[in-house]
Amino acid sequence: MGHHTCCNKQKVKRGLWSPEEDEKLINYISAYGHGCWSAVPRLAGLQRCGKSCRLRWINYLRPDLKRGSFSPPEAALIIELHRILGNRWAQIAKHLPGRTDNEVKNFWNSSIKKKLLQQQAANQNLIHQYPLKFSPNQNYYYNQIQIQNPLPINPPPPINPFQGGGLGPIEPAPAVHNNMMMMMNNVYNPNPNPNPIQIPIQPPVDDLPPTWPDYNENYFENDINNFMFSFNNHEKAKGILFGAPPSPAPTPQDQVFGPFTAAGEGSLHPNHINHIESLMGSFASGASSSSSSSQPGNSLAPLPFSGPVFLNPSLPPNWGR
DNA sequence: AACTCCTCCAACCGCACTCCC
DNA sequence: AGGGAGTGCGGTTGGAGGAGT
Repeated sequence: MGHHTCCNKQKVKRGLWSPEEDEKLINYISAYGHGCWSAVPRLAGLQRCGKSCRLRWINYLRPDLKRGSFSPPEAALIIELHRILGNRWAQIAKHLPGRTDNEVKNFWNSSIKKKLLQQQAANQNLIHQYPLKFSPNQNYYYNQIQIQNPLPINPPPPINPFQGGGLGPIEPAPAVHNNMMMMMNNVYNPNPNPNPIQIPIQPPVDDLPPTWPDYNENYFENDINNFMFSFNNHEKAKGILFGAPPSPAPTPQDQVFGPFTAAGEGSLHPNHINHIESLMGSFASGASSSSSSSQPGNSLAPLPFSGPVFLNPSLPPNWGR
């Protein structure tokens, strides 16, 4: 097990960093920048290799790091980005300001992965308990969605739809589904398609998904990878949807969509919000600022079981309005 | 109190890539 | 072209500390 070349040239300290070492590194980089990392330890008076200094700075000492537990919205974003990007932690972390790839990776491995496995097992039970009532034709919605712009290999600059009380770079659009598609275009394609994807507003009568009062009776058995999520629902629901894989062609099992609401465009169905909260609550941790006390009022019957519920993908365009 | 087990996360390791000579 | 240095990234490890017995 050889060490990195830069570490062989001198006796280097290993293991945890002491506060004194941290201070030296901070002082040096604050004054001079890091420049060539291999030179940093010598110039900063540290018995470390440059690689270790770089890691310590990037993962721990950088002033713009956001410390503390991941919030539920961050967890949701990580889940969705991981669905799209896989274990490309650095790419995922770019969408989470103040978070590092290491942090995201650790969070995934220590928290999310475990919960997903538990939920997959739970969902397997749901399939038997609550079989879907939808006709095959209700896949109609999926079939109408075409992803015209392939996802770029490297996603464009970081976005954070959860910050700032707005939708960041995402342009508002007049129609719910157009919003979703524009979002997908804008988030994943550096050159948004000037002709947005056409999505029919009125499907054939026979294909109409259930109206939302029926929602309690229809449970979506799919796993979390197909989870349509939204957040900031206490203040004002802002639906979030991210893209589906462009290839192979989306199927009902890998295409995800649902209602998109933004400020002024209506609100989410209370059960929808409850379900999202239920799932995200499982990621809530001490530092989370999310409040679970301000449930939106609703008079619908409670769900017949506890725990996360996944949204039915065949919900109508105006679902929740 | 003492011990074991488990979880979390900071840090390390090796590989791949880019840049420069 | 090719080799070395520097950097970035993902997988893995090891230890601190909490939970359980």
